[in-house]
Parts: sequence; C-alpha cells; structure tokens
Amino acid sequence: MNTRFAVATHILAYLAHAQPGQPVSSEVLASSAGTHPVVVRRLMSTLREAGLVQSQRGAGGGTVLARPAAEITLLDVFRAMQASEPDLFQVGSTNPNAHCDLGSVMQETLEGLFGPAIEAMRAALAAVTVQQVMQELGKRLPGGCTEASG
Amino acid sequence: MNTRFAVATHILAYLAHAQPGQPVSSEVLASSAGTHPVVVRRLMSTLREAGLVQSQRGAGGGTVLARPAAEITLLDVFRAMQASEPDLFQVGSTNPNAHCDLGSVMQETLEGLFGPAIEAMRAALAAVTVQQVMQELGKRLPGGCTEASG
DNA sequence: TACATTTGTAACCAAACTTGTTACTAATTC
DNA sequence: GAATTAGTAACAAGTTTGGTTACAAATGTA
Repeated sequence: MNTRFAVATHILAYLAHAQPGQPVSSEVLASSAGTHPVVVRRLMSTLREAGLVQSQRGAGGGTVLARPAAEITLLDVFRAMQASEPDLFQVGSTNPNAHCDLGSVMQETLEGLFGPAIEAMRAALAAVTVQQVMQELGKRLPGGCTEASG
Repeated sequence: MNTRFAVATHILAYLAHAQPGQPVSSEVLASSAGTHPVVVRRLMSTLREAGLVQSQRGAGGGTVLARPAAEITLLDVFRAMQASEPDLFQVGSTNPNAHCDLGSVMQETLEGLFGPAIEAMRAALAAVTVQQVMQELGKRLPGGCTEASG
C-alpha cells in the first residue's frame, strides 16, 4: 500500500490546488504523479467509494474533490486505502500450530498490544488535512504549484 | 514485513518464557510459530544483528534472548525488521515527474507530515516489552505456556 | 447525428517480493 | 568420529504490484 497511499495523497493535494469545480483528467494527474492514467483511475475508484472525490466522464471530464480540502484528513486517505486491503500489521502467524491454541492466542494478544500503536498513528494522521499538505507544498515550491510545474 | 514482525514477536515471547540460559532450537520455534526452521533461522539472523538474541551451534545449541525480556520492546523488534527493508510508508511517488521538481518536493512534504504519525506509533510500540507480551499470553493461556502447548 | 474526449473496468504481463524447501558447510557436544 | 544444530545459499511456487492495452459507457461539441 506504500505507493498507493503516497500517490493518493499526491493526487488529492493536486486536486486541492486546482480551480474549484474544474475537473482534472487522469492523464494530467498521472503525469504529475509519474504513473499511468489507468493507475490513477484505479486509485480514483477507491477514493470515490470513500466519498473523497467525484468524477465525470466525457469530454472536459475528470475528477474533483468531493468536499473541501480542509475537511479531508490523511486518516481518511489511509482508511480508504486500507479498506480494500489487509491490516497494516497482520498480527499472528499465518499457520498457527494446530496442535495447541497458542497460535490464536498469540493473534489476540498481539492485536491487543498493537492496538494502541495503530491508534496513535491514526490520531496523528487525523491531525493533518489535505489542505495542509497543499499549503506545505506551496511553501516548498516558491513559484507556486502551477499546471506546468506538475 | 507483516508476518515477519508477528513471527519475530512470537519467537521472542517464546524465548522469554523458556528456561533462562536454556537455548531453544529453530525446530521447536518453527513448530510453535507454524513455519519452517530455516525461516526461523533467517529471522534470527536479523534479530541477532539487532542484538536481541544470541545463538549457539552444535548439539544442544539454539537461541536465547541477549538481554532480559523486560528490556526488549516491540519498537526494538520493529526497528530490527525495518532495518533490512524500506520504510513503513514509502512516501513520494516512485517516478516523480522529471519535468519539474514537484516529485521531490512532494516526497519531502509527505515525509514531514507523516513524521508525527510514525513517531506516535513508535512511541506506542516502545511502551510494550516482550515480557509484557509473554505475560499477556500467560493470562490468555490458563494452563500456562508449556513446551507442549507451543 | 457523428465524433472526439474521458472515465470505468477487465485482462494481461513482467518484475518484485514472500514463504517454504532442499542442500550443504561450520561449529559444537558426546 | 558421530550426531546435532546454526548459518546460508539457492531455488521454486505463490502472491502482489505496477504498468499497459483494450474496449465499453458516458458526455460534450460541431
């Protein structure tokens, strides 16, 4: 999920700085993120299901944010990416010893102990919005984030 | 890294409850973790380099904890697993657009914004020791964690 | 209507990664 | 010397990932 999370954030930050209501095509986004338009559209499917973006087909179509960038957090992105995937930590061995129940007990125990770690990370992710990402990008790109610059 | 982290924790918890100074063979550990002895030995290589365990070859050989279980945290395990691997979050796209520097800027920005999230998770992992994992296992395995039970 | 554009999605391929396995060497004990 | 056990290389099967092509559906425009 590594690159997907990063690419999704990249895309959302791009959409955040685009003209409001002006759809951005998967081709432009792919060019900016350095990937293939179909990869972007695949990602969009996930983001759309999560209610973070809206797309429109046809000429002049593309994708826009479904709500203000200030109301989309990195946790939303994280959850969207995670929804279609296994847990960040797949606790427990794959083939616990059938000969006793230590395997399943280990699973439960690790889940319980990892829980706070994951919760802490979620809280930190929830504190960052896509708007902040965009603003941070603006600071680091002195000339601003124009269409030509990615 | 999913299963490796879990299996490593499993192994360390097992070693923590073993007789102190009594080496445990990779075969026994593999049987408990439901994997292959060679997989365990591979993992041991990493844990040994991280200074968490010590091994001894030959008849009666095996592996013991290199320091008390109360002084080994899940963060130590996490770091050991991560040392030989890419970051948890590979921030930044794989192929940033060469045509401008948004790619690298995005990379820096995401690293800065994800930083607190990763730090929060690390702090939570550092708060849990292998001894706690072992004790938690003991609570959940009423009969205790005997050699026969995994 | 015809056509160009753009998304949605399936299908496929190649590369990378993971896990299990075999095989062999080195070290250690008896 | 024999048995045991770690260390490690090498390989195979399975899974995952990312990129790509192909094509249908939708939408705007002439």
